[in-house]
Amino acid sequence: MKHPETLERLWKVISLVPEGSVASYGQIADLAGLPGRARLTARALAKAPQELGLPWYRIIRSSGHIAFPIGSENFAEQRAALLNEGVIVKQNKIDMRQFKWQPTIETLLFELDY
DNA sequence: GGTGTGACAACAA
DNA sequence: TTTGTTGCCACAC
Repeated sequence: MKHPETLERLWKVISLVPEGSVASYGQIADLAGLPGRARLTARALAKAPQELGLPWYRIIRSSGHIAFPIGSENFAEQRAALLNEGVIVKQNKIDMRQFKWQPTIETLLFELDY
């Protein structure tokens, strides 16, 4: 990471994803001002301190699929967490048209200080 | 410094 | 729709 600030920026954006919706790795990167850096979002999640209490399970692939391998412990946990707040997971996939986070202009302006 | 590996994504076929 | 390719770059060897 060039600036350690980058990680915190990603964490900040992730923290804004509201209950009942999801966001893709690339979307988080974009909102953090890091287009094309989806993989960095993945790293940021893996390194995020537990204490931050980030909604890590609301971050999925742009395809609507959960990134963890089907059958893994993490996959099961993420799927359960999503179902628990009303996000429908059908055939191991989520309908992005229905559940993708659409931040309001207010959120963009006041929560993400550009 | 070279190489392979990711909680990824856009695009072509 | 699925699969392959390419772009991305931090990190571990």
